[in-house]
Amino acid sequence: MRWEDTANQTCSIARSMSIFGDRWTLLVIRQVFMKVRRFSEIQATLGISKHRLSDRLTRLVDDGVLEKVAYDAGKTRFEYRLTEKGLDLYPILVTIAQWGDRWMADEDGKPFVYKHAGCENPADPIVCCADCGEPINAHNCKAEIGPGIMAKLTRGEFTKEEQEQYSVLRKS
Amino acid sequence: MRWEDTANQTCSIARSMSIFGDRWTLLVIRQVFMKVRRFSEIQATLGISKHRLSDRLTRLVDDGVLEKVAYDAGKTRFEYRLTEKGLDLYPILVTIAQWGDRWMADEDGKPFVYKHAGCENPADPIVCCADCGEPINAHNCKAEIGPGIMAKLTRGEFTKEEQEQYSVLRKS
DNA sequence: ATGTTATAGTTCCATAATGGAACCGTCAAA
DNA sequence: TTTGACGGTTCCATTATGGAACTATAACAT
Repeated sequence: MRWEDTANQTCSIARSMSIFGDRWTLLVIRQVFMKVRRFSEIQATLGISKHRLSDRLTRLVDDGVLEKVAYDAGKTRFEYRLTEKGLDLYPILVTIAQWGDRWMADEDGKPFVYKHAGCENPADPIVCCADCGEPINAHNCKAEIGPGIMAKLTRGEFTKEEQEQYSVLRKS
Repeated sequence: MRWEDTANQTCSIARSMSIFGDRWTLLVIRQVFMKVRRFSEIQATLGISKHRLSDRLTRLVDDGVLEKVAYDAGKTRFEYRLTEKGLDLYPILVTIAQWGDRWMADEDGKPFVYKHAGCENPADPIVCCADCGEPINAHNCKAEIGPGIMAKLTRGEFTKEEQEQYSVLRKS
């Protein structure tokens, strides 16, 4: 499968991967969250090549995750700011950081701690059900085929791989 | 910066990216969560090349995310199962799916809905503080330098890029 | 007004990662 | 004993990436 096809998959995870499914994009976004917003700063702090960074920033702007804002009078210098779509990636970053803290850490402890407004203690982020408030994990939660898949199944719009996918799922 | 160096960064997000910072790995893991556990099934449902899949599965086993279990008497056929480390990726997948549902969806609606034990309604996953229960988002939460960074700063163990990184952060 | 530096890139080329087809070895059923 | 399924590996062409060198504009310094 070609890279561009990923964006057209039905699966929301696959679609998301078409945005940040590479080694740099989430790190660039992390930098912008950390207020490292300028090309040269992002480049120096990440060690990404300029070429790659230029390409990634352009894509993120095209995809509506960042916007490019001139910060000088001459309008030749820009910084990148998170759009609403970009800001909404925060829970993903926090959840990944949490997993990394737990499973990839060394003996020095967590590199960052998270503090949020209105709570004394460092935040320990967990994913919960908005409805009942219970924590969600692999043992108590299950994905079920929803309207998005149903509609396309009915209209017969799936690729060979997606047909395989959903026939495998229905067996279980 | 070389790819292998990413795994040795201090940042938990960078370290996590060394595991699943590419276009396929999270999709492979998603399949295993969906009980698509065998080489040929994963390959047929994802459309990844066999070569790539073989490489990704080997890495995930090396990294302790999956384990390879023989399912025939002759021990020549295997399936891949999530370890505890792998199972703990569930909140990440759910959070990414949620973002994709919100920002990458088409008019057919969510491809999957999540149901969890003990709640009638489809789960709408949100990231909350385990301590106070409040939702965590970009507006109410902030990363602060923690013990992991402090220890390495004191010992002077950072690469050029990481020094840049943390000097930029301390300015803000 | 002239040279220097900082920013934000682009161009070019060598190297690394990926996709796709073909091939291989083991086992199980026909 | 042959056939097919499974779980790969090998090989080669294509694509993505890293790194160095170069460019264009504006601000700053002399």
